[in-house]
Amino acid sequence: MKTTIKEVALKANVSIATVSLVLNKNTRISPQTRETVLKAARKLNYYPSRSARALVSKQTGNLGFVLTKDHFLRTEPFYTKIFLGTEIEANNKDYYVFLTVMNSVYNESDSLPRFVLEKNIDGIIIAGKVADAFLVKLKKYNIPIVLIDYIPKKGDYSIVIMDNIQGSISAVEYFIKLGHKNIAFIAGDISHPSISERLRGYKLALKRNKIMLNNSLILTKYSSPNRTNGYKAAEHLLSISKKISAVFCCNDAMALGLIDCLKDKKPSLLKKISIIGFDDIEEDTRVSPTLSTVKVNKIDLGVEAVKLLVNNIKGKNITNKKIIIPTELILRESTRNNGKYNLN
Amino acid sequence: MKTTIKEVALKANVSIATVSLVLNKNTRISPQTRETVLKAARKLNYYPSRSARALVSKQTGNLGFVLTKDHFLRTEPFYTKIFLGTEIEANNKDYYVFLTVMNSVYNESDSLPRFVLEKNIDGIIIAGKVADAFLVKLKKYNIPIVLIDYIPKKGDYSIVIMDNIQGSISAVEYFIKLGHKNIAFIAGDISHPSISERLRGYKLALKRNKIMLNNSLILTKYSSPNRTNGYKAAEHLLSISKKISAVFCCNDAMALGLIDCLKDKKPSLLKKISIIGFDDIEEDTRVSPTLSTVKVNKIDLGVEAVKLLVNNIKGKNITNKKIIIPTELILRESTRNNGKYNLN
DNA sequence: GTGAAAGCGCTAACAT
DNA sequence: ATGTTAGCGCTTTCAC
Repeated sequence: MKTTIKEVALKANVSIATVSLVLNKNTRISPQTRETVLKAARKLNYYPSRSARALVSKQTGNLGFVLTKDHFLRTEPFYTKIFLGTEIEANNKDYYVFLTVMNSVYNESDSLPRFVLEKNIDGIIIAGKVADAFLVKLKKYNIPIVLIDYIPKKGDYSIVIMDNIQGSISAVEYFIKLGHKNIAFIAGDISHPSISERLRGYKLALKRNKIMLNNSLILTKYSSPNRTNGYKAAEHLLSISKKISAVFCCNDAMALGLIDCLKDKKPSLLKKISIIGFDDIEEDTRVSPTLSTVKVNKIDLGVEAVKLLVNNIKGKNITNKKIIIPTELILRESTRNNGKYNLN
Repeated sequence: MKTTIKEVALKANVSIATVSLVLNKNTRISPQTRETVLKAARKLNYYPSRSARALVSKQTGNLGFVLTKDHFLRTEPFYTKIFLGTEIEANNKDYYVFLTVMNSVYNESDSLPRFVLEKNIDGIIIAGKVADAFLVKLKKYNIPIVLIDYIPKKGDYSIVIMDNIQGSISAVEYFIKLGHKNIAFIAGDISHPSISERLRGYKLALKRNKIMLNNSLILTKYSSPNRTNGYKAAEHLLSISKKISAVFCCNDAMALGLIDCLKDKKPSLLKKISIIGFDDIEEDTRVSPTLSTVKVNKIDLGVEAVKLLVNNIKGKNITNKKIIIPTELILRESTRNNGKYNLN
């Protein structure tokens, strides 16, 4: 049988109220009794009952974490790392996290996660792009929400995102520093806020450095920013016969596709042009040349989301807040070249 | 405010006891009152409070799912799919699942997952190989445990595993049916039960078909069964100048490494020898030749684990049970060849 | 077949 | 500074 507050009170020779007060860090208890109680609790291996606490406090102590199936099962463990971050911080803050996976497409008539219906959570974290209909439906439940890595077009939310713009600027400005002037940008799904911000960063960096924007060097017609589409984008770049000496890719997957294509079609070019991706995935260091990239600390995204969410739950920050996680430019072999050569 | 049982009772003109009885599917309530109560509950959007129920019933309604960090963050979403299965079945059985990730190395002095210490779960699922010290420590808590994809050397546990032996036999016998006689086996980490069972299946299939075992065709010295070690194993196979016309790999990762190596060293051989892997990972259909493999239904592993665990919790199956999930041989391009050619 | 009431372990208001 | 006590929402025993 589990130890209860009663037994602790008995052992410490105080009332159960005193034990409760001590455990909830109430200051009006004398340091002496505090110690006695704590010692008794430790000795009895006492952990307060979550259910009893929840029942009286109207707080479950649980957080919900929502992910689409696509995102959860992605080969690259991007979202799983974010989840790991939430787990770590939830532990610190004494919360539990329920992870739930929903279908990637959401219809108006689809139900909400069970923990929402049953009100078995105090707040909810949603990572990655989800259907707007889902968010609208969810909002009615008046549960604190924090979004990670996605900014919906409509509605006001607490959000944790990475610094896509600054990350892109640092990549493109590094190219410029190396001497590159003809820098291409390849992307997929430009409707995704993160991707469009990376394009914005690319443009800003060029502008800031007084380099004329050349729209024919910007390829964003691909639906999904994956390796196959990176390959296709590279084929296109090779075909347009422009001077291109560097390519900034909206993510590492596309950059890897680009490298695949050059290996197949013009291996000599790999020593001549420079490439930077975005994300810092494992494959970056296995491919040859190893891929320079803009690194995102995924754990931090999760950690900050929990901090923000718990603040919202506790009512500290009623207004919605946007937290931006900084990125870091990681230089590897794919940026050894200085702009003297180009794709033609 | 959340609807309570009181309000439902009021609306249905019955006592709260009756509502409770109806909700717990007690049969001594008349069908009429049953209907009235259910209708009232539906109308009021009533969901029983988990905390109140847990408090009185001494059951949290939660399950714990433990994974090492290595397993959780693996590029191939093997364990995440298993988790998905547990989520699905937990939903059916009205349980919630806490996913927790622990360090891959476990020291005696390391603590147990918080949900164990706080007794905030009714049962626990552990997927993949974990430290024995961890299991020993956990057993003391007398929580029902189900292991997935791992059989500890010591101790008695409820276990859900895939049919490694039958899967391996079907692969090797398919080779034999094609006309292959010189079939190599490559593996890593033979100390892992799953891997050693696959070796056993390989040996059994040969024996059954009266093919002499040739130990020089069995390569198991590699630590981890990954792509790089598959490449190394292939290099070794190429060097030993034996007649080898088919290779059974302990998993798809090593098989992919084998294909990588052949592509680099002797591309012509890819059309001549046959290869079968194990797992059915996504990359199998992207590589050329597409890889034949023994498919494992990961979702099922999770589903069956929850079924078994819930039975254990409810006290239906006191004895520990071993559930074996069948595998399926998936034939693709890598098994088009008939044993006429070999690595030399 | 249904209801009254005790009590699960805890928090918090109030009393001392 | 510490104790008494009501009550959170539910299940379950016992009465009717």
